[in-house]
Amino acid sequence: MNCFRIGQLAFRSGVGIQTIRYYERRGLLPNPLRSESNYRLYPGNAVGVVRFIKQTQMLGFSLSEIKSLLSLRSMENARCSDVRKRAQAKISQIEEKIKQLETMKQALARLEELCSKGGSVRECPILEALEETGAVRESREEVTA
Amino acid sequence: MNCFRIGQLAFRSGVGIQTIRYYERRGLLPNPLRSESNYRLYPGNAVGVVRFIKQTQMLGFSLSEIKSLLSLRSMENARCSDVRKRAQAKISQIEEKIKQLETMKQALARLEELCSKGGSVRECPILEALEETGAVRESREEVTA
DNA sequence: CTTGACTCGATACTTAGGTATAGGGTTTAT
DNA sequence: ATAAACCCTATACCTAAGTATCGAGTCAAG
Repeated sequence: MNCFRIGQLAFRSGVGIQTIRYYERRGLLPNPLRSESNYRLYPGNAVGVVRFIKQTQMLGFSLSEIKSLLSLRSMENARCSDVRKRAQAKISQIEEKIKQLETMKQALARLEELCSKGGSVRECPILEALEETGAVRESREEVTA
Repeated sequence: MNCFRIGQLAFRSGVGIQTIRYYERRGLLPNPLRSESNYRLYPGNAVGVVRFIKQTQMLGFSLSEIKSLLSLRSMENARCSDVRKRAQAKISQIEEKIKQLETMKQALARLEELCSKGGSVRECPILEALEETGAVRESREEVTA
């Protein structure tokens, strides 16, 4: 059978058993089939889903964001235009993150370069670089004399 | 004076006052100067630091990771080769995140495309795409018959 | 037919990252 | 000179995301 019980699923996806049950309660994993003795039975692809959750979490998304991401999977229930809108929103969110990461990366690269040249660095190149490119953005600026 | 008190710093950087003090306790912000009456006094650039912390957090870094990132700023105390190594490590970490985000983005774009074509999608293009490109990575695979 | 590994639901505990409150001093506008 | 608005430390509380424990049922191997 290509069906896992919860222990196998947890092991294969690198999380704890409790975590799987927790994701189920949170609605990130669908209620699985049950065996006669009420054991959860997962199909093979469940492993991918759990790993996806973990990966996506590392990228700064919360479980509820991930839930909404996962809900884009089956479009059958929703109006298609709605799915598109949500997908687009997620895409720009992701693009924003990428841009910020690129900026940080460049700043670090510059730091490294400066460092290997043995130059004494006056001020922080990381923050400077981020400020230049606007990654460290104004949030509630207020004009002060 | 180009010196803020804690309320101004909090306001300008878009966080609560408690959060500033919390960052200080956690060692993310240096102990600031104090006024006669023991009020914290921050230089203008403190705003950038706090915003940096917030931004970086949104990208999936923990406060301790951010602390170590920030500690790269002043290289005077550390051996330069050490700073370089750590910068490089952070850079590859960031590159990894970027790659995963790119993958997610492409998957979402594909989903959107499929959707606008009105095609009925059998299975989840997000997970599929991620599996193809290895973003959903093996963690503790174990061979099962 | 029992022992060890697995599972169940329910409940409680933990850690990270804040957020709120209490009880007190300070500064400033009126 | 006094009320409003700010700051101090210390402590308690909160949410998200798990993690651990309890008492009980299940199942495969010896």
